[in-house]
Amino acid sequence: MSTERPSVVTRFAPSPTGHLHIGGARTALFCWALAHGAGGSFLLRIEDTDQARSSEDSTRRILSDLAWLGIAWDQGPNFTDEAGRSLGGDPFGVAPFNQSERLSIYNEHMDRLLAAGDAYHAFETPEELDAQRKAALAEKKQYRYDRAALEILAEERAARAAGGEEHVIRFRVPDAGITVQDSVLGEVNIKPGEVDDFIIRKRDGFPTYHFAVVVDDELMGVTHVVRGQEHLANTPRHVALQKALGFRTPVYAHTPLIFNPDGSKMSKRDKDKAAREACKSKALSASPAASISDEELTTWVGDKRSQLSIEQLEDLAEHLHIGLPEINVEDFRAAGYLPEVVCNYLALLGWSPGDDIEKFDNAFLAERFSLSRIGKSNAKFDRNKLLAFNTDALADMSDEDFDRRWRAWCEAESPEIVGNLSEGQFSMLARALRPRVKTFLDAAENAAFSLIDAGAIEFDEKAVNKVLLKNDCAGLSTLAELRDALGALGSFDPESVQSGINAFAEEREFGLGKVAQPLRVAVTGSTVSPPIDLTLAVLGQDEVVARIERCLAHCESLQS
RNA sequence: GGCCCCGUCGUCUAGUCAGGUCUAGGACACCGCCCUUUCACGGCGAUAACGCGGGUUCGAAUCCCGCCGGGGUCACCA
Repeated sequence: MSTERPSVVTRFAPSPTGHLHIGGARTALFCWALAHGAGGSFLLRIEDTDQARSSEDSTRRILSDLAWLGIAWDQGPNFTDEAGRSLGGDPFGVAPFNQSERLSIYNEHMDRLLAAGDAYHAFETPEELDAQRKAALAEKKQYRYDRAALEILAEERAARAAGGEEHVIRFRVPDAGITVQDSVLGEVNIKPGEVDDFIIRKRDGFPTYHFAVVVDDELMGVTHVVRGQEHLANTPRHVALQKALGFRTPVYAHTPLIFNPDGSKMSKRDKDKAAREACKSKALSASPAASISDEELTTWVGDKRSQLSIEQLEDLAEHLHIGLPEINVEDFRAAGYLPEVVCNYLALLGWSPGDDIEKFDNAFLAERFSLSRIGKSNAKFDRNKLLAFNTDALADMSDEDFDRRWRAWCEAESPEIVGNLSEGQFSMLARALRPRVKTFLDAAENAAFSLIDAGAIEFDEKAVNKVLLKNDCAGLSTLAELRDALGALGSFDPESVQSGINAFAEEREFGLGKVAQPLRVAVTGSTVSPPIDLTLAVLGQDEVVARIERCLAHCESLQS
């Protein structure tokens, strides 16, 4: 075990109370890039001091999402990613990385503060404090803890606490003003009296976030703290605590925030809203999803304040055939975005390398990243641009890579595709779809035509009319001839199909559209599909003939 | 409301620290044209911004002040 700590240590410290938010991912990415660009170390710490809300499942998901993004942590919980690479570990002997396992460490420093008179026991109940807060609000006064506990003699406070009386510990905030040096925002000055004596240890004996963060950052050798601007107001507290504890103050960098295009927060509520609107527009009377009762659905649709769980929303979305807005990293993963593209796009929100460079990978980011180039103003998340980047990345991929990665995605998200197609069919589909698809999910949706039985095709009546029935059923008779021509083909690979179609068109002096469109409608039900040669070749000769037969029969039944 | 932060095309941004080379550059979106067997891809082109008002200066997107606008935060959550 090396004792020499790196000169740059950054950390990402999520609380395992839910999913990895896309904004959190960007913070992690910046931390990672800063450390790696400087030859330092990136540390992952799990802030699970909220006993009620933390879960191991959440931790696991967060680790998995970070690994998927390619944001590898050098110190932290052990994890093996899908490629078999092992992440985490404790090369500098600073474990454990779960705050819930560090209670004795916190208490040791807590005691120092207590002994020095920089912290004190307080006995107000949450209800009492709440009442005080409300009273202050009613008088339009700013609420600050009134230090009532300090009226009690120090010995008595200690004795009551030692005697088992329920209490919290508060930090006695110095009366002086506090200056925060921020690498992004510059100097931020907080006047004396703005920060009140905040709680550093809760009734349950766990430290609050403020205390745990300060102790851990010191003990884990963290040199740079990069976090969202929502934490800016906390920083004076942390700086004051560091001073009282005799700790260094790390370099701070508060990044701008990420919002929806309309300026609202990107949150689970967006999913709620999208699903609720879909339900309303479909005027649902009964719940289509097993996880939601009819009553639950009715209440939820009618009351904007009520929320369903993410799992319920996803269940509902699946039945309604709608997409929910992506908020968490796993949403983007499920939606078929490439992790390197998500990172690239994220890096552009609030940071820029300059020189009109926009497309880059994480290695470039690490090399070029600097705190001074982080912007100050908040950004709006533009899915169009992300989508455009993803489309470009897919288009730049080799056929082999696309095939391999889309297959891996399908195995996780859309197993019926890999299950119902042969390897050869899948590869042909991949080749056909790659240039016209924006995400893996998009590809999966475009692959639908190849998965259903001939009997299950739903014909788009508009397409049938336009392509087959118009002009005295010209398209229909072409189709009948095509059935014979294609049925007679000796081999059915894309090249043979294409030359067969070309010959057919030439013979009749048709444009290719007059041939391809009737075929599209016949084999997919709609006018849209990949190039016709690949579309047909994926299906195979027998299936194509069967689908044409069925289409002819369908049209006949329409006419009689 | 108190405190704090921010303000360049619709959006992400370059340019601001060291004022002139900025008649403000790039990207995404939008619009138009071309390509085309559908849908896409692709190619070309166009529209589009320094929040407002005062200063300082020969000269301001860049410096100063005020205003307006947006955001964050005010938990025994993190």
